[in-house]
Amino acid sequence: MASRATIDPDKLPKHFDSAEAERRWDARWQELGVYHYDPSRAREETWVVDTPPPTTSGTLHIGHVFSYAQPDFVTRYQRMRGKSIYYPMGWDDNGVPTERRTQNLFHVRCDPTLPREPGLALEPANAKAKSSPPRVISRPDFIALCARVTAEDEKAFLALWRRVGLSVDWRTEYATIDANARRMAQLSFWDLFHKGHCYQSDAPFMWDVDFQMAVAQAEVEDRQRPSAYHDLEFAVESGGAFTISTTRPELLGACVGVTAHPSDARYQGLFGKRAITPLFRAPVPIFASEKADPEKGTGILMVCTFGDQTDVEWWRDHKLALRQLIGKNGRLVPVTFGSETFPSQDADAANRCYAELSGRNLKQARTRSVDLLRDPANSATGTGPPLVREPKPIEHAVKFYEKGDNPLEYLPTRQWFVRLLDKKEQLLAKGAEIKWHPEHMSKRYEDWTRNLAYDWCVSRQRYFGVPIPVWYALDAAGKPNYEKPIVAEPKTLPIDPMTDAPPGYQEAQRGQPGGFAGEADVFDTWFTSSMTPQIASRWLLEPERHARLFPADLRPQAHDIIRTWAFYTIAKALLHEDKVPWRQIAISGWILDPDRKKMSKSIGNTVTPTEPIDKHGADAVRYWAGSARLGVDTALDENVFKVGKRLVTKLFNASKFALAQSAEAGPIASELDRAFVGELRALVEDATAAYEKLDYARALELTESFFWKRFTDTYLELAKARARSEHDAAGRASAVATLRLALSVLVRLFAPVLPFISEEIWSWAFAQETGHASVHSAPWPSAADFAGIAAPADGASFEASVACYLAINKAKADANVSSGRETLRLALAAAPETRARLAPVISDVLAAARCAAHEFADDDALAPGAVAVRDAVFAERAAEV
RNA sequence: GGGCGCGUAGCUCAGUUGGUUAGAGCACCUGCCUUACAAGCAGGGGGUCGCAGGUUCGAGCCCUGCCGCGCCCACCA
Repeated sequence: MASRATIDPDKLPKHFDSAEAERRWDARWQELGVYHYDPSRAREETWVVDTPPPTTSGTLHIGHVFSYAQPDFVTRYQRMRGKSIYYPMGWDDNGVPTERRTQNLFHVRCDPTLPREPGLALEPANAKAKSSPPRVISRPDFIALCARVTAEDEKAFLALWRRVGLSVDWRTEYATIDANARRMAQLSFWDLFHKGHCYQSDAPFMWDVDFQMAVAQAEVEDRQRPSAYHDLEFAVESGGAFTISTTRPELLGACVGVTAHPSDARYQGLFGKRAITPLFRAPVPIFASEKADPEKGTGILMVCTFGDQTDVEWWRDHKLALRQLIGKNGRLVPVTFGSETFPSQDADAANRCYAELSGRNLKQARTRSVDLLRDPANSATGTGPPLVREPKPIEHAVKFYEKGDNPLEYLPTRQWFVRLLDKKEQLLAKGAEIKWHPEHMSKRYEDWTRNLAYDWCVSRQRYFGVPIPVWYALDAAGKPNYEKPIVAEPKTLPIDPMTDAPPGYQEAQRGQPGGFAGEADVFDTWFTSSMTPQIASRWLLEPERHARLFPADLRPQAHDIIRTWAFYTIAKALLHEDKVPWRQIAISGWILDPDRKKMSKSIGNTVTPTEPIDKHGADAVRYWAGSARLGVDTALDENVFKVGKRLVTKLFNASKFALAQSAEAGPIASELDRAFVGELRALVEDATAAYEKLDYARALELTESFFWKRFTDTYLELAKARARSEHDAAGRASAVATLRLALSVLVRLFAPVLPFISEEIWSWAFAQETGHASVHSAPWPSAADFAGIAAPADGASFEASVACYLAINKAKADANVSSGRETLRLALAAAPETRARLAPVISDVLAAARCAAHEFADDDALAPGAVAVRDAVFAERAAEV
């Protein structure tokens, strides 16, 4: 594109005020609609980003800018490539973190049995208020409060995203709790239910006693915890005794069996007999099981309902009794020994013991149990204390809910599940269809999928979430029929079964015999988040739109949520439509503090994003994000911000200078210019290839390096004099045209990473000239920019002129003379080929070196391309202006 | 215990299918106000590429083993 416009540098600001430019351009972009999605374009011309909805209740830190800027780079590139961009932003506000934050902020608790209090107006609680018991409020009031809290959090995120220039189409903003997201999650359930992928189960499952809810495998983590082996003596009903080893003596009352390995010689005689437990004198079957490890403990152990996952399996496989001792709140429930459920051969003794434990939490119950076990009176054998030796401390792994403070327990509760275990192969196949960046991250997905041990538990006993859209008919006795749930129909969604009545029922029948009951549980937050591509495409609601936006092109996300967000999203797309949700997934690395520790709120090493942005500018912070490769954890280094800021300043200055050359531009005809353009063309090809591979970091590095080394440090210096020449009109026109072209190309190459300074420069001349009001909707540089420019006579002539120019500069440095000093006498030497190569460009080199006269000798001994300065005399002082 | 990744200059990191003498920025040293930019420019010093073997004409890169760091997963009697 031939450039005509020039600028008056005196009319431009002396310095680039990044904060001012950030405000101005953000407003302008919104006004122009630069980032608006164009729904009229075909799927192939559209680039769809499945943006991660940030957890609004989390702490904002600099890592957010890092991971959200990276997809913005490739998306800006795609936009400049002419794609219609669908780049939404959602807020992940439903779920446990928001509830917890709301509870803390307002010092409230939710009691779903309470009625709504009209006109309830709460204020954030101060420290004094927090010393008194929390205010208990109704479910609708609690939900309203959660919504209020997240609305505030969303504002902070929105402001940050706008400040750092994410090229999001803000008309697409959504929240995972809003009506459309609720509708989509409930539609998802409806579809899965009718396809037979959903089921209810009241089998024992992982339960958090503090949150009092079930959790899925993906939310479970192991933590090393101190514990102890307690060796307890059990009696054998027909006579004799043996010792089991347990870490959970508090569950003795829940013991329903005893087992050892079938080949364990020590216990051969016991199988088929009954054991009598200490404390409670309960008779329990002794059976053989391959799952018992002869090496562990004493090789024989008690099975409780439920101490761990293996207990669940023994209980199920051997049809053992259910003696549920742990309540949903993690305290031992009241039970009576000597009953059918809790048999005992000495009910009075058993109940005396249990009175000491009932109502206590598990930790207290353990301590108390050990006390009781030290008492010989509680022995099942009558031969001394049941605890045969002091507990032996150990460290072992215990399962925790990732947000929980107490170990998970296994409780039989009714939960909704999505069947996944039978679909591992399909899940793996879908994962393999997706292009992972970096590639090795796909391993995380494969390993997780292969090792999946449970179906997906999707019900949560929470309030601020998407309700499970089902009701249960109540029989004449008021008992719910879980076998035949009433699932809400698509056209009615979203609904809340706790406030809406099912079809064919009146609200007055809620809870009445012969009436109905609403499902009180809400979905796991991932049940909604796993639908982000469909929320965007409005799956089932707008089929045409869905066809244009699904599957998405890019899913950006962090690696810690591959097993949750990525996994569930792939699972949903598989179950709903047998498709992949996106073609590519880009995994960002983590930001580590300078000591290489992960930034986290609990460690207290987070850095707020506003400070670096205020100090260095949004472009500089983006530059830092653009310097890091996908998937690579990066230590926060303030120096990189500074380097980014320096680049922005240099771009500002160099652009002012290049555009201030007021001479008329003409055909690019000079050898130096053509050779330089040849290099520029190669840069465009390389940077484009890098962006195609999502390698924005490579593209940035190439562009930046070219900009400094080939443009400002050399080409600009070499062409400067000619651009202002009074004798060589053609050469002048060629130089001016080349400067403009280079600037136009470089600014566009930088635009994805440095949107503000690029736009600023673009606005000076190119916007008007090209008719593209924003650089961000201007075409990405391509062969079209170089059409009509002849190739140089010698592709290496630019390189040769740089070598010659630098050799002269070195001579000046050796002489402690400024580069700007005039060169009075100069004797150069080079191999004959090099000399010949320099002939068409030497005048530019000499002009840059401020040299009027020179000698040039052949020297075969010099390496090809090398130029030696044999003699040089420089002016005593700088020339008068 | 299984898996993945990393280990290159004082620091942060590149190093593209194995190919001259291993790079950048920062930091450091020297010089320079030079008609875009001192928030700048020119020049310079600095590396046993974690260790040990192997393959190859040739290894930072490929193979084997080991050491260290990080992450993911598993491990509840």
